[in-house]
Amino acid sequence: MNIGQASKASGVTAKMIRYYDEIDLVRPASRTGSNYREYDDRQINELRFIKRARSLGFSMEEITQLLSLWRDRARPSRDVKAIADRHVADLDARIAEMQAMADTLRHLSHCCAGDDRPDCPILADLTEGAEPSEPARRRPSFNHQS
Amino acid sequence: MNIGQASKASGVTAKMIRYYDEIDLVRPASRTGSNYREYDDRQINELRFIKRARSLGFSMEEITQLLSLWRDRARPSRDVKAIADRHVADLDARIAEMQAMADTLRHLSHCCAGDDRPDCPILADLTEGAEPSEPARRRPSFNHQS
DNA sequence: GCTTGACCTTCCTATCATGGGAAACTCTAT
DNA sequence: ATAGAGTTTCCCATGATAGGAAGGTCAAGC
Repeated sequence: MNIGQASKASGVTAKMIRYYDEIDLVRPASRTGSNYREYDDRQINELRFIKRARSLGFSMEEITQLLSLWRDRARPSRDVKAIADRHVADLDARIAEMQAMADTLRHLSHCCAGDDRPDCPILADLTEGAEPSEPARRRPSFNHQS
Repeated sequence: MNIGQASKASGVTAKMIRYYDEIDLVRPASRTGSNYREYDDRQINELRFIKRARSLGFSMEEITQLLSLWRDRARPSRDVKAIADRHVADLDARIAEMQAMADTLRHLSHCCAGDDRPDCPILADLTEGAEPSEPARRRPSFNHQS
């Protein structure tokens, strides 16, 4: 199998397969006489493994460790679980952070009329005590920004 | 105010202030005779605005638009709200994605004994039909991976 | 004045995973 | 033999941030 066929079989783009090769995530592909990479079923399985792991949000670093454990038939499942649990904790932390952002914005947006008028609690929140560049406030509004 | 004082006053690192300058997110800082950037209160406010917006997860692109609206006293709040709502939708989508990952992994981890034994539903899921590189299965396990 | 240390300037590098593209080579089918 | 598709390596870009080097500037103390 050349790289195009490996790509189709694994769902990983040829570009990414070369990258994984370059960073030694997968064992270096053997080469034909004309320097084409060749792949066998084992490597296709590794690529599929990587793809699935990526889709679960694991970093390359974590996948390196997971692949190493995967290849080791004597691994303690404890080690795999530890990596997974750490990743879940990481995901949860990031989710909580984004959730807080979304909640804040939802609230602000809810308070915003969303019409032609300029008053906007969203901008007011972003300002938080600071006034925009042009502090003049007594003249009627004109658009002075292209 | 020079860049160090602006950094302290705004909470944005000097490195980032220069970057925002470079990509024209903020108006170019005026310079002293010796080419030092100088900042006034207006610009400090802009930097604070940017910092707050970043902390709510807005991209530089979105912040460019928000800053433009902020500077425009005649903006329709509708426009601000549209940006915020789009961002909330984006956050929600990413949250859902990460939540799905976390849920899947939590389930797999829950099913994993996490002991000395090699059997592991997490790796089994990642494998999903594919077998690891060494398919031999009849010999006792030895650690053949450094 | 001169030195020292803290600050500033620009420029280059790196991150992480991915994609785009160019130039040159190889294969396959006509 | 030639065309078209596939492959190779190499370089560049992303987004937001940080680190560092080399050199200019300022303020304080002598």
